[in-house]
Amino acid sequence: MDQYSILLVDDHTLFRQGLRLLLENLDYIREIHEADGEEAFLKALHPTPPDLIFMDIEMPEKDGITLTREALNKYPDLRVVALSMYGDEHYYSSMIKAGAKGFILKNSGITDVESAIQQVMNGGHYFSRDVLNKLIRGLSSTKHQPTTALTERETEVISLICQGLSNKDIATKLFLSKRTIDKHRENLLIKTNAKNTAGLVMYAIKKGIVVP
Amino acid sequence: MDQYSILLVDDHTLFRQGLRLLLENLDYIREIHEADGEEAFLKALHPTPPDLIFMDIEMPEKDGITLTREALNKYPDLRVVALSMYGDEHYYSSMIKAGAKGFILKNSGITDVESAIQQVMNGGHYFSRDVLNKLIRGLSSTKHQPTTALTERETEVISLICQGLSNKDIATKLFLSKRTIDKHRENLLIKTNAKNTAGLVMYAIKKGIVVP
DNA sequence: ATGAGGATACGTATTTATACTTATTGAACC
DNA sequence: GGTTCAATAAGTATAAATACGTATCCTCAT
Repeated sequence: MDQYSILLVDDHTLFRQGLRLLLENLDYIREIHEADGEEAFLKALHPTPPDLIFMDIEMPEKDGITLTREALNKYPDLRVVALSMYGDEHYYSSMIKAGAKGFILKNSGITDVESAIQQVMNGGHYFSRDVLNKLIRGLSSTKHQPTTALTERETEVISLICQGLSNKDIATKLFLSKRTIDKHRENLLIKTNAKNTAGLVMYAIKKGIVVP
Repeated sequence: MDQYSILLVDDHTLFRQGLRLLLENLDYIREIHEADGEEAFLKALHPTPPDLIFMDIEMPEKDGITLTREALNKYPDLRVVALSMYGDEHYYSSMIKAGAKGFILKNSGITDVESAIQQVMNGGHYFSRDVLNKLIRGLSSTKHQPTTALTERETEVISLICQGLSNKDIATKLFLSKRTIDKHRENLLIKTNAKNTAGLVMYAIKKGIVVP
């Protein structure tokens, strides 16, 4: 069996050291490096990138999501597995979008860690059942209390805005006056608490009114 | 045990009838209604909404995602379980964001359907393992081939645009001239092939440069 | 050392968006 | 029958974004 080099990225020294001890007992781990933040992390990528990275999500200077995204931009073949604690649910989908190939909870057992290593090193993914369920909750909860206070027309207009149409375009498309669309847009800004077009688009995507 | 009323929304008559037969054998189902499209669906909601709705994702006139979203706007307490075929992976997250409480594959067995009914009727969620895994693939695949041809500065600027900052704001924040940001924005429009701010925001989200 | 490309910056002109205000119509609800 | 509210429309004014052109400085790679 191949032997892998692992990089642990976490600002908590104790946690890193504990995980290192656990990993050292596995015969398919060749070497283990550690990083406590962005600087050490970038350094650790340099001569030869590790085969697998365990990345904490919450870190003081720069969060694990941003680090992952930026690292994958430079080294698209990196394999990153996220380490999460209860309470990080909000970040699950962002972390996956950032390119994480796996996701384990910090209070998992070593068997979960082993499964993640095997799966991901074989080109697969590993997401613990807990994480998957929470991810779903996260996706579906993000929007369903304030069930879009938008009217049908407003929904239609914001959707067309997201498609890049100007007010004039929208007016033409809907056979309305441009001033009417101006008004709808104004009301949308107020209702969504957005500052400008960018805010409207972000809102529409968050609420699932449009799909990216 | 309570008895539930079910509504099947699917444009395929044969599938509806088959599922109806399967459901009729369950003693906790009181009545089963069918709808083959938007009109029938809206009618079926009216006097008394059903306890549970099975909703096809792909339908000719209006897709199941939009129907679900619109229906939940009017009746926030509806319970919708999505019916999906292989190939619908792309829509999974949209469907969940639209408010579906569960998700089963059309080639699941009746036991999956029963599990979904029990879970969802007890206020929970039901997502088959297959669906969960595909959802993850969907989330993580959306972005990682064309690793943003944007420069670092451009990435920074587009990110701030998404946060609702105007060019003047961005200039102040980055200690640059507003005209420089104007130029960056112009270059961004060209590179991303966007027409305006809305297009830039959509691009940034698609590419994972920012998270909704 | 020469060239390519990123980052910076300015000028000018036009188009869009944003802000604040007012008004009419029709449908839904008591 | 009166009220509420979505949808429609307009006036006026300012701010922001978009379009097109030009130019300098710096770094990196050939």
